Amino acid sequence: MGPPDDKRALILDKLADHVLAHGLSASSLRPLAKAAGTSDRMLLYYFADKSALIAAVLQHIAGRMVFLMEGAAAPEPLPYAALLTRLSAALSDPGFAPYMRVFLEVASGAANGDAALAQIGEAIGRGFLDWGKAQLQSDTPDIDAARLMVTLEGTVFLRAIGMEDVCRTALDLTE
Amino acid sequence: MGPPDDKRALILDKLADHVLAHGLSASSLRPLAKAAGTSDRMLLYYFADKSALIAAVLQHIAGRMVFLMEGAAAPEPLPYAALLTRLSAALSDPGFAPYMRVFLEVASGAANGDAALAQIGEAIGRGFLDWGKAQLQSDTPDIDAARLMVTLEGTVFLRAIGMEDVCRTALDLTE
DNA sequence: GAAGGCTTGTAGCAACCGCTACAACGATGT
DNA sequence: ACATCGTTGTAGCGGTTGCTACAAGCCTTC
Repeated sequence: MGPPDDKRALILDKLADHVLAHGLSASSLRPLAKAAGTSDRMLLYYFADKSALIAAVLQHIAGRMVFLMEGAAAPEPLPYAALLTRLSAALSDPGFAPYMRVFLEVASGAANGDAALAQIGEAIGRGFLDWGKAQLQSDTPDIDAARLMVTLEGTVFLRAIGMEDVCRTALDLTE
Repeated sequence: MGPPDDKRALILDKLADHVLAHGLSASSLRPLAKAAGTSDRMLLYYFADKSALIAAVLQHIAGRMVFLMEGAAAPEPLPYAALLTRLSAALSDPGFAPYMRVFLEVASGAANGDAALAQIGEAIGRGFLDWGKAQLQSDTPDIDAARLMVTLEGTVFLRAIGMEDVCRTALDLTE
Protein backbone atom coordinates (compact mmCIF):
# COMPACT_ATOMS: atom_id res chain seq x y z
CA MET A 1 0.00 0.00 0.00
CA GLY A 2 1.48 3.26 -1.09
CA PRO A 3 5.12 4.12 -1.30
CA PRO A 4 7.25 3.08 1.66
CA ASP A 5 7.11 6.56 3.16
CA ASP A 6 4.59 5.50 5.78
CA LYS A 7 6.63 2.63 7.13
CA ARG A 8 9.74 4.74 6.82
CA ALA A 9 8.24 7.28 9.20
CA LEU A 10 7.16 4.52 11.53
CA ILE A 11 10.55 2.95 11.91
CA LEU A 12 12.37 6.28 11.92
CA ASP A 13 11.04 6.86 15.39
CA LYS A 14 12.53 3.65 16.72
CA LEU A 15 15.76 4.23 14.85
CA ALA A 16 16.02 7.66 16.45
CA ASP A 17 15.49 6.10 19.87
CA HIS A 18 18.32 3.70 19.24
CA VAL A 19 20.73 6.35 18.00
CA LEU A 20 19.91 8.62 20.92
CA ALA A 21 20.44 5.77 23.35
CA HIS A 22 23.57 4.20 21.89
CA GLY A 23 25.15 6.78 19.61
CA LEU A 24 26.04 6.74 15.94
CA SER A 25 29.09 4.56 16.47
CA ALA A 26 26.85 1.76 17.74
CA SER A 27 24.38 2.19 14.92
CA SER A 28 25.31 -0.26 12.24
CA LEU A 29 22.56 -1.72 10.14
CA ARG A 30 21.88 -4.90 12.06
CA PRO A 31 21.52 -3.34 15.53
CA LEU A 32 19.37 -0.59 14.03
CA ALA A 33 17.17 -3.15 12.31
CA LYS A 34 16.79 -5.09 15.53
CA ALA A 35 15.78 -1.92 17.38
CA ALA A 36 13.21 -1.14 14.71
CA GLY A 37 11.83 -4.67 14.60
CA THR A 38 12.94 -5.42 11.07
CA SER A 39 15.95 -6.68 9.19
CA ASP A 40 18.90 -4.89 7.70
CA ARG A 41 17.50 -6.03 4.37
CA MET A 42 14.37 -3.96 4.95
CA LEU A 43 16.29 -0.91 6.12
CA LEU A 44 18.05 -0.87 2.78
CA TYR A 45 14.73 -1.34 1.07
CA TYR A 46 13.30 1.77 2.68
CA PHE A 47 16.48 3.83 2.30
CA ALA A 48 18.90 4.06 -0.58
CA ASP A 49 21.94 3.21 1.48
CA LYS A 50 23.29 3.64 4.95
CA SER A 51 24.27 7.26 4.61
CA ALA A 52 20.75 8.13 3.45
CA LEU A 53 19.39 6.22 6.42
CA ILE A 54 21.61 8.06 8.87
CA ALA A 55 20.76 11.38 7.28
CA ALA A 56 17.04 10.65 7.65
CA VAL A 57 17.44 9.52 11.24
CA LEU A 58 19.44 12.60 12.13
CA GLN A 59 16.88 14.86 10.52
CA HIS A 60 14.18 13.06 12.48
CA ILE A 61 16.18 13.56 15.64
CA ALA A 62 16.64 17.23 14.78
CA GLY A 63 12.89 17.56 14.39
CA ARG A 64 12.30 16.03 17.79
CA MET A 65 14.92 18.31 19.25
CA VAL A 66 13.21 21.37 17.83
CA PHE A 67 9.99 20.19 19.42
CA LEU A 68 11.70 19.70 22.77
CA MET A 69 13.32 23.11 22.51
CA GLU A 70 10.03 24.80 21.79
CA GLY A 71 8.71 23.33 25.00
CA ALA A 72 11.78 24.43 26.93
CA ALA A 73 11.88 27.96 25.60
CA ALA A 74 11.54 30.80 28.03
CA PRO A 75 8.01 32.25 27.98
CA GLU A 76 9.42 35.74 27.53
CA PRO A 77 12.79 37.16 26.42
CA LEU A 78 15.48 37.16 29.08
CA PRO A 79 18.72 39.08 29.41
CA TYR A 80 21.90 37.22 28.55
CA ALA A 81 22.97 36.06 32.01
CA ALA A 82 19.55 34.80 33.03
CA LEU A 83 19.02 33.02 29.73
CA LEU A 84 22.43 31.39 29.93
CA THR A 85 21.80 29.80 33.30
CA ARG A 86 18.32 28.75 32.24
CA LEU A 87 19.43 27.10 29.00
CA SER A 88 22.47 25.53 30.58
CA ALA A 89 20.19 23.81 33.04
CA ALA A 90 17.88 22.76 30.23
CA LEU A 91 20.72 21.14 28.26
CA SER A 92 21.80 19.14 31.31
CA ASP A 93 18.32 17.72 31.66
CA PRO A 94 18.45 13.96 31.16
CA GLY A 95 15.78 14.28 28.52
CA PHE A 96 17.95 16.65 26.56
CA ALA A 97 21.40 15.24 27.16
CA PRO A 98 21.15 12.42 24.58
CA TYR A 99 20.55 14.98 21.87
CA MET A 100 23.68 16.83 22.89
CA ARG A 101 25.61 13.57 22.80
CA VAL A 102 24.69 12.82 19.21
CA PHE A 103 25.18 16.47 18.34
CA LEU A 104 28.72 16.14 19.67
CA GLU A 105 29.21 12.94 17.70
CA VAL A 106 27.95 14.64 14.55
CA ALA A 107 30.42 17.47 15.09
CA SER A 108 33.23 15.01 15.57
CA GLY A 109 32.34 13.15 12.40
CA ALA A 110 32.07 16.43 10.53
CA ALA A 111 35.50 17.49 11.75
CA ASN A 112 36.85 14.23 10.36
CA GLY A 113 35.62 14.95 6.88
CA ASP A 114 32.11 13.54 6.69
CA ALA A 115 30.38 16.13 4.50
CA ALA A 116 26.88 14.78 5.14
CA LEU A 117 27.33 15.04 8.89
CA ALA A 118 28.78 18.54 8.50
CA GLN A 119 25.71 19.65 6.59
CA ILE A 120 23.23 18.23 9.08
CA GLY A 121 25.29 19.47 11.98
CA GLU A 122 25.28 22.99 10.64
CA ALA A 123 21.53 22.88 10.07
CA ILE A 124 20.97 21.78 13.65
CA GLY A 125 23.41 24.38 14.88
CA ARG A 126 21.75 27.23 12.99
CA GLY A 127 18.37 26.22 14.35
CA PHE A 128 19.85 26.12 17.80
CA LEU A 129 21.29 29.60 17.36
CA ASP A 130 17.99 31.05 16.17
CA TRP A 131 16.19 29.37 19.03
CA GLY A 132 18.50 31.08 21.50
CA LYS A 133 18.29 34.43 19.77
CA ALA A 134 14.49 34.38 19.91
CA GLN A 135 14.65 34.14 23.68
CA LEU A 136 17.20 36.89 24.10
CA GLN A 137 16.41 40.36 25.30
CA SER A 138 19.40 42.32 24.13
CA ASP A 139 20.53 45.40 22.25
CA THR A 140 22.95 43.25 20.28
CA PRO A 141 21.05 39.99 19.81
CA ASP A 142 23.35 38.59 17.14
CA ILE A 143 26.47 38.96 19.23
CA ASP A 144 24.83 37.75 22.41
CA ALA A 145 23.22 34.79 20.70
CA ALA A 146 26.57 33.80 19.27
CA ARG A 147 28.22 34.10 22.65
CA LEU A 148 25.40 32.14 24.21
CA MET A 149 25.78 29.31 21.78
CA VAL A 150 29.56 29.18 21.99
CA THR A 151 29.31 28.97 25.75
CA LEU A 152 26.59 26.33 25.76
CA GLU A 153 28.38 24.07 23.28
CA GLY A 154 31.55 24.56 25.27
CA THR A 155 29.82 23.15 28.32
CA VAL A 156 28.56 20.22 26.28
CA PHE A 157 32.15 19.51 25.26
CA LEU A 158 33.53 19.79 28.78
CA ARG A 159 30.79 17.75 30.37
CA ALA A 160 31.60 14.95 27.95
CA ILE A 161 35.09 14.66 29.43
CA GLY A 162 33.98 14.91 33.04
CA MET A 163 34.71 18.55 33.66
CA GLU A 164 31.29 19.67 34.79
CA ASP A 165 32.88 21.46 37.73
CA VAL A 166 34.59 23.80 35.29
CA CYS A 167 31.26 24.44 33.58
CA ARG A 168 29.70 25.37 36.88
CA THR A 169 32.59 27.66 37.74
CA ALA A 170 32.39 29.34 34.35
CA LEU A 171 28.65 29.91 34.51
CA ASP A 172 28.33 30.94 38.12
CA LEU A 173 28.24 34.63 38.88
CA THR A 174 29.74 37.57 37.00
CA GLU A 175 28.72 38.81 33.56
CA MET B 1 67.96 -5.57 22.96
CA GLY B 2 66.15 -4.34 26.01
CA PRO B 3 62.44 -4.28 26.57
CA PRO B 4 60.31 -3.03 23.69
CA ASP B 5 60.03 0.43 25.24
CA ASP B 6 62.53 1.92 22.81
CA LYS B 7 60.78 0.74 19.69
CA ARG B 8 57.47 1.59 21.25
CA ALA B 9 58.56 5.20 21.59
CA LEU B 10 59.84 5.18 18.03
CA ILE B 11 56.63 4.01 16.45
CA LEU B 12 54.43 6.07 18.79
CA ASP B 13 55.54 9.15 16.92
CA LYS B 14 54.38 7.81 13.59
CA LEU B 15 51.18 6.48 15.10
CA ALA B 16 50.47 9.92 16.52
CA ASP B 17 51.02 11.44 13.09
CA HIS B 18 48.50 9.08 11.60
CA VAL B 19 45.86 9.67 14.27
CA LEU B 20 46.29 13.43 14.00
CA ALA B 21 45.98 13.26 10.24
CA HIS B 22 43.11 10.79 9.90
CA GLY B 23 41.35 10.65 13.26
CA LEU B 24 40.65 7.83 15.66
CA SER B 25 37.84 6.43 13.55
CA ALA B 26 40.32 5.74 10.73
CA SER B 27 42.86 4.23 13.10
CA SER B 28 42.34 0.51 13.04
CA LEU B 29 45.33 -1.71 13.54
CA ARG B 30 46.29 -2.35 9.95
CA PRO B 31 46.32 1.28 8.78
CA LEU B 32 48.19 2.26 11.92
CA ALA B 33 50.75 -0.46 11.32
CA LYS B 34 51.22 0.64 7.76
CA ALA B 35 51.76 4.23 8.88
CA ALA B 36 54.34 3.07 11.42
CA GLY B 37 56.11 0.77 8.97
CA THR B 38 55.27 -2.46 10.76
CA SER B 39 52.52 -5.01 10.95
CA ASP B 40 49.44 -5.24 13.11
CA ARG B 41 51.09 -8.29 14.59
CA MET B 42 53.94 -6.13 15.91
CA LEU B 43 51.62 -3.44 17.22
CA LEU B 44 50.01 -6.05 19.42
CA TYR B 45 53.42 -7.28 20.44
CA TYR B 46 54.42 -3.86 21.72
CA PHE B 47 51.05 -3.11 23.28
CA ALA B 48 48.73 -5.34 25.26
CA ASP B 49 45.73 -4.72 23.04
CA LYS B 50 44.21 -2.01 20.94
CA SER B 51 42.83 0.05 23.79
CA ALA B 52 46.27 0.16 25.40
CA LEU B 53 47.71 1.23 22.07
CA ILE B 54 45.20 4.00 21.65
CA ALA B 55 45.75 5.15 25.22
CA ALA B 56 49.49 5.34 24.62
CA VAL B 57 49.07 7.18 21.35
CA LEU B 58 46.70 9.70 22.89
CA GLN B 59 49.06 10.29 25.77
CA HIS B 60 51.87 10.83 23.28
CA ILE B 61 49.67 13.26 21.39
CA ALA B 62 48.85 15.04 24.64
CA GLY B 63 52.55 15.39 25.34
CA ARG B 64 53.16 16.93 21.96
CA MET B 65 50.23 19.24 22.51
CA VAL B 66 51.67 20.42 25.80
CA PHE B 67 54.91 21.15 24.01
CA LEU B 68 53.10 23.10 21.32
CA MET B 69 51.13 25.00 23.92
CA GLU B 70 54.24 25.97 25.82
CA GLY B 71 55.56 27.50 22.64
CA ALA B 72 52.30 29.31 22.00
CA ALA B 73 51.88 30.67 25.51
CA ALA B 74 51.79 34.40 25.98
CA PRO B 75 55.13 35.71 27.23
CA GLU B 76 53.37 37.55 30.04
CA PRO B 77 49.91 37.30 31.67
CA LEU B 78 47.13 38.97 29.74
CA PRO B 79 43.67 40.13 30.77
CA TYR B 80 40.77 37.90 29.82
CA ALA B 81 39.67 39.55 26.58
CA ALA B 82 43.15 39.84 25.13
CA LEU B 83 44.03 36.28 26.07
CA LEU B 84 40.82 34.97 24.57
CA THR B 85 41.47 36.48 21.17
CA ARG B 86 45.07 35.37 21.29
CA LEU B 87 44.31 31.77 22.18
CA SER B 88 41.40 31.55 19.81
CA ALA B 89 43.72 32.47 17.00
CA ALA B 90 46.26 29.93 18.23
CA LEU B 91 43.71 27.11 18.22
CA SER B 92 42.71 27.91 14.65
CA ASP B 93 46.30 27.61 13.53
CA PRO B 94 46.64 24.73 11.08
CA GLY B 95 49.38 23.28 13.24
CA PHE B 96 47.06 23.16 16.20
CA ALA B 97 43.75 22.29 14.60
CA PRO B 98 44.44 18.54 14.26
CA TYR B 99 44.88 18.30 18.01
CA MET B 100 41.52 19.94 18.52
CA ARG B 101 39.97 17.49 16.08
CA VAL B 102 41.14 14.45 17.98
CA PHE B 103 40.28 16.19 21.25
CA LEU B 104 36.75 16.54 19.93
CA GLU B 105 36.71 12.93 18.89
CA VAL B 106 37.93 11.87 22.31
CA ALA B 107 35.15 13.88 23.93
CA SER B 108 32.59 12.28 21.64
CA GLY B 109 33.82 8.81 22.47
CA ALA B 110 33.83 9.64 26.16
CA ALA B 111 30.25 10.87 25.95
CA ASN B 112 29.34 7.54 24.40
CA GLY B 113 30.62 5.59 27.35
CA ASP B 114 34.28 4.90 26.61
CA ALA B 115 35.82 5.18 30.07
CA ALA B 116 39.41 5.15 28.84
CA LEU B 117 38.76 8.04 26.47
CA ALA B 118 36.97 9.92 29.23
CA GLN B 119 39.97 9.60 31.50
CA ILE B 120 42.47 10.74 28.90
CA GLY B 121 40.15 13.49 27.74
CA GLU B 122 39.83 14.85 31.25
CA ALA B 123 43.60 14.77 31.74
CA ILE B 124 44.11 16.74 28.55
CA GLY B 125 41.34 19.11 29.51
CA ARG B 126 42.77 19.81 32.96
CA GLY B 127 46.16 20.50 31.47
CA PHE B 128 44.54 22.82 29.00
CA LEU B 129 42.74 24.65 31.79
CA ASP B 130 45.91 25.12 33.81
CA TRP B 131 47.75 26.30 30.74
CA GLY B 132 45.14 29.00 30.22
CA LYS B 133 45.07 29.97 33.86
CA ALA B 134 48.84 30.46 33.93
CA GLN B 135 48.54 33.08 31.21
CA LEU B 136 45.68 34.94 32.83
CA GLN B 137 46.01 38.21 34.60
CA SER B 138 42.89 38.34 36.70
CA ASP B 139 41.52 38.89 40.17
CA THR B 140 39.44 35.71 39.79
CA PRO B 141 41.73 33.41 37.80
CA ASP B 142 39.70 30.25 38.45
CA ILE B 143 36.48 31.70 37.15
CA ASP B 144 38.09 33.42 34.20
CA ALA B 145 40.11 30.35 33.26
CA ALA B 146 36.95 28.26 33.33
CA ARG B 147 35.11 30.76 31.18
CA LEU B 148 38.06 30.94 28.84
CA MET B 149 38.12 27.22 28.36
CA VAL B 150 34.36 26.86 27.93
CA THR B 151 34.46 29.53 25.27
CA LEU B 152 37.45 28.06 23.45
CA GLU B 153 36.03 24.55 23.37
CA GLY B 154 32.73 25.97 22.23
CA THR B 155 34.46 27.50 19.22
CA VAL B 156 36.13 24.16 18.49
CA PHE B 157 32.69 22.55 18.48
CA LEU B 158 31.14 25.18 16.25
CA ARG B 159 34.01 25.29 13.81
CA ALA B 160 33.61 21.55 13.35
CA ILE B 161 30.11 22.08 11.96
CA GLY B 162 31.01 25.00 9.76
CA MET B 163 29.85 27.82 11.99
CA GLU B 164 33.06 29.77 12.21
CA ASP B 165 31.15 32.95 11.48
CA VAL B 166 29.31 32.52 14.78
CA CYS B 167 32.62 32.06 16.56
CA ARG B 168 33.90 35.28 15.11
CA THR B 169 30.74 37.13 16.07
CA ALA B 170 30.93 35.79 19.59
CA LEU B 171 34.57 36.69 20.09
CA ASP B 172 34.63 40.04 18.41
CA LEU B 173 34.20 43.09 20.60
CA THR B 174 32.46 43.52 23.97
CA GLU B 175 33.52 41.92 27.23
C1' DG C 1 78.43 -24.60 18.23
C1' DA C 2 74.50 -25.67 20.95
C1' DA C 3 70.70 -23.83 23.78
C1' DG C 4 67.36 -20.75 24.90
C1' DG C 5 64.90 -16.58 24.88
C1' DC C 6 63.56 -12.27 22.46
C1' DT C 7 61.63 -10.73 18.14
C1' DT C 8 59.09 -11.15 13.83
C1' DG C 9 56.49 -13.05 9.57
C1' DT C 10 52.74 -16.00 7.82
C1' DA C 11 48.36 -17.31 7.98
C1' DG C 12 44.16 -17.42 9.61
C1' DC C 13 40.28 -17.20 12.96
C1' DA C 14 35.46 -15.66 14.21
C1' DA C 15 32.84 -11.67 14.21
C1' DC C 16 31.22 -7.80 12.06
C1' DC C 17 30.53 -4.35 8.14
C1' DG C 18 27.47 -2.54 4.10
C1' DC C 19 25.17 -4.48 0.58
C1' DT C 20 22.81 -7.69 -2.84
C1' DA C 21 21.07 -11.79 -5.68
C1' DC C 22 17.28 -14.69 -5.59
C1' DA C 23 13.18 -16.60 -4.49
C1' DA C 24 8.94 -16.59 -2.23
C1' DC C 25 4.97 -14.25 -0.41
C1' DG C 26 0.54 -11.70 -0.66
C1' DA C 27 -2.65 -8.58 -2.35
C1' DT C 28 -4.55 -6.64 -6.40
C1' DG C 29 -6.41 -6.23 -10.99
C1' DT C 30 -8.34 -8.58 -15.02
C1' DA D 1 -7.72 -18.63 -12.38
C1' DC D 2 -4.06 -16.09 -13.72
C1' DA D 3 -0.63 -12.54 -13.99
C1' DT D 4 1.55 -8.68 -11.80
C1' DC D 5 3.82 -5.97 -8.76
C1' DG D 6 5.06 -4.35 -4.20
C1' DT D 7 7.01 -6.40 -0.16
C1' DT D 8 9.80 -9.55 2.58
C1' DG D 9 13.01 -13.58 4.12
C1' DT D 10 17.14 -16.37 3.26
C1' DA D 11 21.53 -16.60 2.32
C1' DG D 12 25.63 -15.01 1.21
C1' DC D 13 29.20 -11.95 -0.93
C1' DG D 14 33.71 -9.50 -0.33
C1' DG D 15 35.82 -6.72 2.87
C1' DT D 16 37.45 -5.17 7.54
C1' DT D 17 37.79 -5.70 12.48
C1' DG D 18 40.78 -7.16 16.73
C1' DC D 19 43.37 -10.82 17.81
C1' DT D 20 46.21 -15.27 17.87
C1' DA D 21 48.52 -19.98 16.91
C1' DC D 22 52.57 -21.45 14.96
C1' DA D 23 56.90 -21.39 13.30
C1' DA D 24 60.97 -19.33 11.82
C1' DG D 25 64.64 -16.09 12.65
C1' DC D 26 68.11 -13.80 15.48
C1' DC D 27 71.12 -12.83 19.09
C1' DT D 28 73.16 -13.76 23.42
C1' DT D 29 75.39 -16.91 26.67
C1' DC D 30 77.61 -20.71 27.85
